[in-house]
Amino acid sequence: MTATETPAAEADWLRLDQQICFSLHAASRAFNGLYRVLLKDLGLTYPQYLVMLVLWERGDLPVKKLGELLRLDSGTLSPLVKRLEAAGLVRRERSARDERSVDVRLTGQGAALREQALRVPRSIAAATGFDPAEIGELRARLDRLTSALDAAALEEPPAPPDRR
Amino acid sequence: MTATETPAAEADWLRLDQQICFSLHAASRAFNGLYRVLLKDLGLTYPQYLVMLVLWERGDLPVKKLGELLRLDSGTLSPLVKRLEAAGLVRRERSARDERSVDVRLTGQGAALREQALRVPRSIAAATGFDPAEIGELRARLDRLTSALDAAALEEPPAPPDRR
DNA sequence: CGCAATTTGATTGTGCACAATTTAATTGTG
DNA sequence: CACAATTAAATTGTGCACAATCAAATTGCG
Repeated sequence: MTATETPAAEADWLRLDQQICFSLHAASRAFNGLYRVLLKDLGLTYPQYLVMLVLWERGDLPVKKLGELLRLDSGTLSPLVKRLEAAGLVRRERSARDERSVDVRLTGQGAALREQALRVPRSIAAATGFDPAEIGELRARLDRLTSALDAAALEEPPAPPDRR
Repeated sequence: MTATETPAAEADWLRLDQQICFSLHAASRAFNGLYRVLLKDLGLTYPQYLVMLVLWERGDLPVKKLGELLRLDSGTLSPLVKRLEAAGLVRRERSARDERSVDVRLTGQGAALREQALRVPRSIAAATGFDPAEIGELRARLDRLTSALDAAALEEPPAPPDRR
């Protein structure tokens, strides 16, 4: 008892090459590396590119809304948006209606950058070597995975049931 | 020519919800969030956990080898391993044969932590809601994606086709 | 041997992720 | 109206990713 039991089967659980997380982490970094290359000409990092995508698609938005759409908090967005502002791509303006809110507005230069960005998704799609159907399927599976993981993260720490 | 052609179709290329990168980025962060919860008791971050996995599986290794297996460079590994050392889980020792090399060796405490870590992969697997076959399939697809992206990142930058 | 090239880590600097805290504006309630 | 609660950003602090640079040890070659 409390023996070192079933060494083979147990070890399998911890094998690096069997863990989905590692494949996913690696794929995420590989994407990041390719985006780094493709976005270099645009002067954007990958998260900055995501912010620009949202602004191009939906127009000017408050920081709060950007955070909801991209699932980023103010600790990440505040400095990121300031860098975009320093690059001349956006302006930050306090909302007139609600002084707590900061609207992020595309500048002419920021809006113009969209033209150059159009080639990026095509390059990415080509680089994956996946056809559109396969990409769609993978995306659906990943989204399902994300939902399941988010739900689990909320249920897992319920731990401290005794307070007061 | 050089027209702004087909506005609708073009916009689709930049739609956030169609980009595989966003799903993957989100899934990666969702994994990270769940690991953060599960590893809290072990006092490990997710990348630190990956390093421990490798050490548990393959025994003591030089930093160089750790970096190859996990695809992390010294800028990431040096401080990370120092934190593991500060936590008492590993020791860093200059190799006697090659003074340039630093061997990372598990301490008794580090080796003992493996017992507690065994439950982590099981919790993760359960949280995904995927059965083993589906996980394997997804993993294979992600690994293929990573290879394709890495290859593309190497080929992409020579780009400037019109120069001179 | 002697010195250039290579290899291994460490360091520095920038940027992102996220938790925790803080500040200011707004809203709700008595 | 006054004040507590809530909300939106910003700030602070820790840790990871990665590029670039540096230092020390090793290797290889003439």
